[in-house]
Amino acid sequence: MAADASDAPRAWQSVLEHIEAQLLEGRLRPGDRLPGERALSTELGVGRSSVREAIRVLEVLGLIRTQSGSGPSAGAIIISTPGGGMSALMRLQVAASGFPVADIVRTRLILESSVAGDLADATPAPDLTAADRLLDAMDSPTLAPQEFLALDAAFHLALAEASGNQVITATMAGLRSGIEGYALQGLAALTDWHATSARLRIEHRGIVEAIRATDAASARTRIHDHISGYYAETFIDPARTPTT
Amino acid sequence: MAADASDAPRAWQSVLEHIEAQLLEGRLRPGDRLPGERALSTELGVGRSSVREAIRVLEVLGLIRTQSGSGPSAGAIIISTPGGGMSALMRLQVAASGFPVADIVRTRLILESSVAGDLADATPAPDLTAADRLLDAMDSPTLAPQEFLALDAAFHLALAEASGNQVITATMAGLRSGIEGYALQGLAALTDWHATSARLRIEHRGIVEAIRATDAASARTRIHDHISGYYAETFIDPARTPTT
DNA sequence: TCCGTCTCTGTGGTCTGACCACACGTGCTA
DNA sequence: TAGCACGTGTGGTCAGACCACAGAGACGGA
Repeated sequence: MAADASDAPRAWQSVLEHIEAQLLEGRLRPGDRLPGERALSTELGVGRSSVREAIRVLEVLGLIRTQSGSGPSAGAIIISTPGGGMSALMRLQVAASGFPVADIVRTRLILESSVAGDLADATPAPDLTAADRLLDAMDSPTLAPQEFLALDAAFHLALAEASGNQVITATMAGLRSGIEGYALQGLAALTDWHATSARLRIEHRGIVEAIRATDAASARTRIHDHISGYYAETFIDPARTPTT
Repeated sequence: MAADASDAPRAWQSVLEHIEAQLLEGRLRPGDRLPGERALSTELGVGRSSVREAIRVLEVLGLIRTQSGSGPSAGAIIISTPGGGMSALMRLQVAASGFPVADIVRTRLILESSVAGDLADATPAPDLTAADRLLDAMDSPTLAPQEFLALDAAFHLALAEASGNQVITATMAGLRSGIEGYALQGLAALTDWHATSARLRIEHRGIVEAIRATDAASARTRIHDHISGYYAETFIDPARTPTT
C-alpha cells in the first residue's frame, strides 16, 4: 500500500525492494553477507551510487552492518539491531518537531507500565540480574549525573529486555534516544541532584521489589509514578510547542 | 549516544549531524527547504554523493520530501510523517526476522488497549467521526477482504489519531505495516470470511460504544479481545520462529 | 619446517564530472 | 494580452577513478 513503487520506482527503491524480497523469501538471513556493491549494481542494472543509497538506508535502519576491508567479516552483513534504527528515527523526528516530547513521555509511561506488570505476572520469574547489576552500579556515589542517567536508561531498557518483547525493547530504546537531549537539559533544572538521585534509586529498587513480589499492580503504579515524577521535576515546561 | 561520531565519522554521517543540529537549533523547521545538494556538498566539504546518502536516509525516515524540477515546491522540503519511516523500519525488521510477529501483536495489544482506555477517559469527548466514517464504509457488503482489512487498519489508526498521541499513531502505523504481509496471508486461513467480517464489524461498533460510554475498562477489554481473537483465528502458528 | 613479512586482491568510502528529466520563470512572439 | 519557447536550477542517475583497509596467499629467511 501507498507510494512505495506506485508510479516512479526510483533506482535505490528497486534495490531496497530487491533486498526486502530476498529477506522475505529467506534467501537472505541474519548473518548473511549482501553481494558486493559493484555486483549488486551490475546485477540490478543500476549505478553503484544507487546501490549505496539503499545500503545506507538499511544501515541506518539497523538491518545491516558494513565493514571495509576483506575477509569473512567484510562487506554488508545482515544484523538486526532495531534499536539503532528506532533511535535515529525518534531522535530526528523530535528534532524536526514531528514528535512532541510529551507524546514520547506518555508512550513511555504506557509501555513501561505494561512491561513492569507483565514482568510481575510472568510465570517463570523473569531474569532480572542485568537490572540488578545496573542498580548496584547506580549506587556508586562517584557517578556524574550523566553517567547516572545513562545507567538509568540502561536499567529501564533491561526491564524491557527481560520481558522478551523485542519490539518494545527497540521502541523504548528509541523513545529514550528521542528525549535524551531534553533529559540532559533537564538536568540543569534540578535543584538538588543528590536528593533526586537518591529518590530515583529508591524508586528503582521498589519497582524491582514489586516485580519480584509478583505484585503487578504495584509494579505498574511504581514505574508510572517514577517516570512521570522525574519528568515533572525536570521539564519546566512540559507543554512544549505542540505539533505545528 | 554511542557510536555516532565516535571514531570514524563518515561523510554522510557528518551531513546528517549537520542537518540534525540545524533542526535542533530551530534554523530548519518543518516546511523549510534544505539547501541544494550541490550547495550542501560544497558547504560541508563532502562529495555530493555523500550528501545524497544523508538525504536518502532523511527521506526514508519520513523527515523530508524530495521533488525534482524548479520552483518553490522543488528540492528537499522538511515534512514530518513519522508513520512512513516507522513503517519502513518495522516492515524491514520483520523481513529480516529482527522483529517476531508475535512481539508486534503483543505491542499492538498494549498500545491499542491503552488508547481505547484513554479515549474513554478523555474529558473532552474525543472526536470519533473519522472512525465512524470508516465503520460505515466497512458495512458495505461489496468489499473485498483486502479492502476490508485496509479499512480495518485505518479504523484502528483513527482511534490512535483521536488520542492525539503522534508517537503512538506513528508506531501503530508501523506495527501494522510490519505484519501486513502476514495479515494478508492469514486471510487464506479463514474458513468463513463472511462470518469473520461480520464479527469484526460488531466488535468495532462495540469498541466505539464503550468509548462513547466512557467505560474505559470495557473499551480496553473489547479491543484487546478483538485483536487477539483475530490473530488467533488467522495465524495458524502464532509461535513463529523466534529471534535470530 | 616454521614463522614473519610482503604483496595482491577485493571490500566499502568517497569524490568528481557528466548527463538526464523535470518544472518553474522569464521573455519573446503573435 | 495570451500563448509558447527557452533558459535555469533542481533532484536522479550513472560512470569512473582513487583511497584506506583487512584478509589471504606467496615469499623468503631463520
